[in-house]
Parts: sequence; structure tokens; C-alpha cells
Amino acid sequence: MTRTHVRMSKDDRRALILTAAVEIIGDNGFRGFSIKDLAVRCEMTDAGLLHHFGSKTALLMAVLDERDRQDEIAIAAALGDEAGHDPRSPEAVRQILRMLVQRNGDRPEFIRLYAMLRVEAIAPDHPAHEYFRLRDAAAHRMFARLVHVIGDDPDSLARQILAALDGLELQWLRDQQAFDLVGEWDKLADKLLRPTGPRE
Amino acid sequence: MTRTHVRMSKDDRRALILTAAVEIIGDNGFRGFSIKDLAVRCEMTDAGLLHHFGSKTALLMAVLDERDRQDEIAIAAALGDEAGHDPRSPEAVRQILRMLVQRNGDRPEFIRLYAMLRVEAIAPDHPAHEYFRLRDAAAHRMFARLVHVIGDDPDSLARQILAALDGLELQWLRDQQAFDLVGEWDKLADKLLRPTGPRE
DNA sequence: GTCTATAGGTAGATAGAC
DNA sequence: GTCTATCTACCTATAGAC
Repeated sequence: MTRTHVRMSKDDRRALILTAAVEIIGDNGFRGFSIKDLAVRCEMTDAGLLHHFGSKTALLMAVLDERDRQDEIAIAAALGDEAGHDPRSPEAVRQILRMLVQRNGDRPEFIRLYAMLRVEAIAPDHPAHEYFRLRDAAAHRMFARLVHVIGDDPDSLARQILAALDGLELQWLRDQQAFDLVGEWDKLADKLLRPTGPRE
Repeated sequence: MTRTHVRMSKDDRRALILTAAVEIIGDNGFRGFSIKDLAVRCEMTDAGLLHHFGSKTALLMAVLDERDRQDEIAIAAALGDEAGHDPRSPEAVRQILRMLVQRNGDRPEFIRLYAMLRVEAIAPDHPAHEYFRLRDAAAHRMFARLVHVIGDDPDSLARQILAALDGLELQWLRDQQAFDLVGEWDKLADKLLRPTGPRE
């Protein structure tokens, strides 16, 4: 009698599932993917998968937690010492934003995951609704603080940057990554960050 | 014996269903809504609803067709005579964009419908995948043509405008419409449309 | 034009064997 | 840790009565 399944350590299995979950949820959304599909992709059964996470919702939360854990490290590095004492120049801000875009461009599956979930989670009964409400508010505050050296309305500028960032990344995804994300962002950021001058 | 249902003309019933469908699909996506929920909202049964559209997919297409029909009229009006012979000034472009944003701001349920479907439809097997591929390509061409009087890279500028437009509208939705969409767009558009100057 | 009834499928989750 | 089997719920769509 042959073994029909592979035994794996708890941590290895969890990591494997979480990686696959990022892609399958990014493709289909939380509502659109099934635990069974994810399980098949991980070469196991749905019951086996649920043993590790308990429920579909708990799996989603685990995915988001894991991403946050990794993002925290990377973003702290990108902000570097700058974050501690406010960047001194628009040029420093431009470089920080550039690093964030570059990082996202290297991981289109995460752009997609967040784009998908953020739209789904506008519905108040979505399990990630509160998560994104808090996360987006925090991002807005962080960006406002970051750019307050540039103009007299950091709140508005932060909104513009977040909107442009989101919009450009999403378009890049839909376009099947057919243009140079970082290059286009640089041009866009130049316009957003340039001090306001008189109209033409 | 009392009547348990309301008889209605074919056209009235279709119109009623389509209006409700915009909201329910915008809330839950195509994958996330059920014909039964929509039917309940229209005070009828799912079988009764399907009598009018045949299938869930056909209903989605009918929603998109109906929107296109109405949008064509409105957008033609917004572009006005300008479209026929290329706007002569950045100011004219600015006004056209402003009208488009204003129109969308008056109909948040459509912003939501399109935001939801556009993300869902990145998946190649989504019934609206091809629809949005064609639609977005056409929008990009139209905007590039519209702004070619402004800079030397209309392709890139059109991308930037579309990205900023999408991103800002989506943020406005998520924020529960807590900021002035048209006002913020004006500020953003100023920066995008201002001719490129030297860095500070 | 709308209903009831139902077919046939898939979903998430649990129980218990190994 | 993973499986098989099963429960319950819900889904889309169709058939046929009214």
C-alpha cells in the first residue's frame, strides 16, 4: 500500500498554504476562492487544510497577519532612519516612495491580493472590512507625516499620493505589467511632489 | 386567495432588476452576489428573475450594456464639440475631466460597480474579462488623444490621469465619501496637467 | 410573467479512523 | 497531520402549473 499523502511539519505546511493562499485569493477574492481549490493546489484535502486554520476566515486573517509581519520589516528598512526624524527634503521623500513602488513591482501577487481584498472589503460585513479601515487610515497618517515638509496641505498631498500609487499599480496589473511601473511612477511623483507653481 | 406577486410589464421589470443589480453587484461582486438575493430585493423569486435574463452571466452583460448605453450619451455631451476637433487648450481638457469626475461623484454606486468588476475581471475566466480589456484600452486611447495638446508624451500622461482618477475615486468610496471628490480632483489635475518645469 | 418544485452541483465545516 | 465520510446549507438553472 502506497502513501497517498505527504506528512509535513506544522510550520512548513502552514507556510506552504499561506503562500498559495496569497495567489489564489488574489486571483479570485475571498468570496471567490474555495478551500477545496486551495487544498488541491497544496496537494491535500480541504479537511486537512482546515486542520491548520480552523475556518476560511481565520485563514484570511493569517494571510494578512503574515504579510504585515513581513511588510513591517521591509517598510521600516525603506523608511530607514528618515522616519525617525522627518525627511529633510522632497528628494528624500521621492526616494522613499520609489523604494515602496519598486518593492511592490517585484511582488505583483501582493498588489493583486490587496487590490482585490480592498475592494471586496468595502462591504461592511466582509471579514477584512475593519482590517482595511484601520490600515488605510494609518497609511494616510503616515504619508501625511512624511510629506509635511513639502507643502502646506500634507493631508491632501498624502491622499493624492496614495490615490496615484494605488491607481498606477492597479493599472499596471490589468495591463499585464506592460509598462515600466517604477519609471511611470517617477514621472508621476515628480508632478505630485513639485512645489505648486503658477498655472501655465 | 390573495395575490402573492405583482405583475409588471416586461420592460418595467427588467429596468427594476437592472437598477437593483448595479447595487448588489457593486456591493458583492459578480461572484459574491446570488440571484436569489437580487430576486428577494426585487420582491420576486429567483426563477421569476431568470425568466427575464436567462442566466447570471447574461444578467451581468445586460447591466454592462445598459450602463454603456447611458454613459455614451453623457460622455458625448461632456466631450461636446471639443471631441470632434481636439481641445485647443489644457484648460479645456481640465474642464472635460472635471465634468467626468463630477458625474461619477453623483453616482457612487457606479464607481463601486466598476471598481469591483474591474478587479474581479482581471481573472481571465471572469465573464467580464474581455469586456474590460477592450473598454480600458479604448479609454486609454481616448484620453491619449484628448491630452496630446499638452505634453510630448500623451500615452504616459493618459496613463497618469486614468490612474489618478481611478485611485482617487476608489479612495473616496472607501473613505465613505468623506472628502470633496471634485475639489481634490481639481488640485490633482492641476499638478498632472501643468506643463513640466525644472525640478525645484 | 410569476410561481413551486426540484435537479444537480458545490460550498464550509465536523467526526472519527489511521 | 492527513484522510474519508458526512452533514447542512446554499447555489444556478430547468420543468411545468397557474
